Amino acid sequence: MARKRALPFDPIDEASRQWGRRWGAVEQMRAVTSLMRAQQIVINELDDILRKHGLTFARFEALVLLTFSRRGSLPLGKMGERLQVHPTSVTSIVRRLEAAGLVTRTPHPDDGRAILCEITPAGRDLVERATADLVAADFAVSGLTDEQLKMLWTVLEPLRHNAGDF
Amino acid sequence: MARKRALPFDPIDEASRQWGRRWGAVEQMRAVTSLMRAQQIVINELDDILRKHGLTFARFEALVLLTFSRRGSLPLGKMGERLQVHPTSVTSIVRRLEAAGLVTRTPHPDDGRAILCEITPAGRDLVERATADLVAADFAVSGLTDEQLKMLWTVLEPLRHNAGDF
DNA sequence: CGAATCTCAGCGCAACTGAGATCG
DNA sequence: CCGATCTCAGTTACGCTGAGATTC
Repeated sequence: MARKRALPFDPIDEASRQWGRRWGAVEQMRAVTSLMRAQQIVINELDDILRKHGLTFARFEALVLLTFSRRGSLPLGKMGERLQVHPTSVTSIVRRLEAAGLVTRTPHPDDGRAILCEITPAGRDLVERATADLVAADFAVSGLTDEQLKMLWTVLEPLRHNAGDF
Repeated sequence: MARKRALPFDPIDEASRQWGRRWGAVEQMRAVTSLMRAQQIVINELDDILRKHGLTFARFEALVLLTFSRRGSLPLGKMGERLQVHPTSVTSIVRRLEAAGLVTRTPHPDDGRAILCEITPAGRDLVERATADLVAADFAVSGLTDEQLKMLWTVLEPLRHNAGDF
């Protein structure tokens, strides 16, 4: 385990001061750097929780997506679209889920090219247990108020929209 | 390059609706998922820009850190603290920077255990050029106003603080 | 035929573990 | 001797490219 040494100051705030002396876009730099660091903190905590269930966040998201689908199954391509991951990454994620008995892979009945990924009862059980843990941990953002959480989503929404997510 | 297919709806907003029917912590889930996705979008754009200079964002950050240091040099351990990366990752990052002629490695004069990493003139040149590109691209967050950028930083600051960063 | 779907091999990068050398 | 600093070997993981098989 990597030791975490707390610094006596905010490294990003300090960097932004130095940055401003030489270059522009200070607010952008500070926001982006703190976005990077915050994501790192959150995903590490989430993965710590999910590791106990043999999952990563990416695999957990895939399972949840299947849980939300009408029939509990989706073609791999659709999963890639929704999760915004590369086709070969979908193959990899689904292969690992299948190896753990959480999903099955069957040929698509109406399209010989496609593969249907279906969540198993064991998969549904695991999602429930893992989700309970995540919810109990407030998704690693227990330090934020509901208002702050809404602000975060509100600010990031146009960013995702501009990137062409939807 | 992975094709980006735009969805006719916001996948995260849609997921949060379904999520609310079964589980709790809806605001947390929505904020965290959008944080993940936003980070992915931003780092991909930054790495696209930096790749033209033979850099990744991690290596760019290391160079900037050296630029901000008094003597243009720091022990590897200090770099790891500031950048919040694992000691072996520092070794890896610095080795790549050294191979590109952007930094040099010399024994620490006062501590035989430590290695000083010093930025070269070529390194300083490259930082200037890469930074100009990043600033010109508004750090991949040109869609956000200064007010939104400040909000983003303000909201994430306590999250980083609680995680023990500083 | 072109386009779509999925898989595989392989590359680059990053994070980490465990071990070890060196030095304070 | 203990602890700090760094390196190396090896593992795991992810995201991508390029190529190919299959099907629409």
